[in-house]
Amino acid sequence: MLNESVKAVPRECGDCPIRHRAVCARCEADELEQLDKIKYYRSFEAGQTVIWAGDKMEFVGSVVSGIATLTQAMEDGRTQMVGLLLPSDFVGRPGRETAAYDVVATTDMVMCCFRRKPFEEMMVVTPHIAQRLLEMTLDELDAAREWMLVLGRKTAREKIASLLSIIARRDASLTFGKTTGPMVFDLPLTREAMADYLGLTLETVSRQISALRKDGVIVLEGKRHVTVPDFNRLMEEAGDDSDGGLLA
Amino acid sequence: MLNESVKAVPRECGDCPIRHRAVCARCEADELEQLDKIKYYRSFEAGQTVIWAGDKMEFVGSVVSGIATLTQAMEDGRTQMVGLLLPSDFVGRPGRETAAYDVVATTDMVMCCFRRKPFEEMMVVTPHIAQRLLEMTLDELDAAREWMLVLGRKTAREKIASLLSIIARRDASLTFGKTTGPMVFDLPLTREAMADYLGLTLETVSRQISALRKDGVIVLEGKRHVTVPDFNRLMEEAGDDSDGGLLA
DNA sequence: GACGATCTTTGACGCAGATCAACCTTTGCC
DNA sequence: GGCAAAGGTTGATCTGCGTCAAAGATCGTC
Repeated sequence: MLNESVKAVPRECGDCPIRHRAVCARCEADELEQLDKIKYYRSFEAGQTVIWAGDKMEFVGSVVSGIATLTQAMEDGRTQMVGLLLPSDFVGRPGRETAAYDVVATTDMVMCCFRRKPFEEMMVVTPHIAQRLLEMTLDELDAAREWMLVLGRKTAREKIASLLSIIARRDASLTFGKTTGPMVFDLPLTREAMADYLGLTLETVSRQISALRKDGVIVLEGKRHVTVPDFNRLMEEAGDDSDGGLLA
Repeated sequence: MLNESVKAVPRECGDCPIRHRAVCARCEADELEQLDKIKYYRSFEAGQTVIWAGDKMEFVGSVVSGIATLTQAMEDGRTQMVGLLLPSDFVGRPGRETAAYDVVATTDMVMCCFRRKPFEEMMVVTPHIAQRLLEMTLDELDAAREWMLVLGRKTAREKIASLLSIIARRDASLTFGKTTGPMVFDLPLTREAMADYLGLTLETVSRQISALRKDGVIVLEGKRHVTVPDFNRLMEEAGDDSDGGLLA
């Protein structure tokens, strides 16, 4: 494992790519300055566990770059992903001592961390942080509820199409503009991680991706690079006719 | 349909059964007074729809008594419950114009409503409300994530056992104390509503309840009245060994 | 360039839960 | 008391997805 401190990426909040979307989005200059005093960056390699469920949480923070997953496990090994953390998403719950879920970096990842106690104290006196966190939490709750429909009622094919449309939509919102024409993106998850997200087995994921490819809904180059020629077609396959879900 | 105004139940906040658990839990006397000015009570009959998904939301509010469900539907009629609202739970999302889900009263229900705009204005200047709402939203998010594991990875039998243990636990927290001995409660949901909650068909729900009864995990009197002789046994059946989930 | 590790695809088969259908119980209404 | 509506149970059958198994693709390492 590489030395973390070598890979750490300190920077100014002014340059921060998530400055206007993360938990600090509404902070004024003086508030940022305060936050700056309790913040530090940490880097994680792909596959590395950030926190184990049940561990004491020393910090909370934001994903700056890369992707992490929130996962819940049963004693017999069955696992269900319960969150997909993208840049600007918040990790940890203020007021909670121990982590409720495993957090794992699925790509190389950088986090902007705050020591938990000082952060909690700051939240009390800085309404801008609490306001933004409320907004973000409400968005996550909507996403979770959208996901409950996928898990509870959709077929394997619809589940895959739903996941692809979510990833496609997110990529489009970053590479912004371009509402017409084919969408192109890379899958940030392995087949197994997709299966954990969708409540399927990895074999079923593989089969349904092959089926969508055969039917021309998607075009694959290699195993990860996806082109969606007709987004509306993908939405139909997902069972979301003509108006999309809310997932982050 | 009965006249709503007849069934409305105006009362003082001081007498309110959810005073210390709802969104107003942390409010001081003067803040309550302000809330009082924008609040009104509404009653709903069992089966009545409170809001349709897509409708403009004129109010937000708290469930005072009774039970409501949050439901999402696909065009072809498949439905998934995404929330079960119990007394003190909050309905509506500040900052959102239109409802995202159908809200239906499953029992007779009383709500303490606030007109949306004034409530949003008040949230900005009353941190106690926003703080409490954040806490409640984080709890709901945990519950939703617990539910994602149930929907994605549990068998039909485990799903039923999970739902029963959640209801049993909740009832125990109201009828408080009594951690030993058999637990007794009434199911607040029809078989169909349970199916919508669990991502099953109503036939499967019926069969699995019968199976749990035959195996002595539960005792049924009539169709709704349940006795759980051994809660640990129920937990095992739910796949949650010896330490429970977080669902509200 | 052989080797193992990891990820992925594909096939054969079986089963949990969906579907279709019949019937029972309870409740309310005329 | 008869009848319809709503909720619930149970049986027979079908099927989508899981399970088990084998093998291909890609990569880094010695």
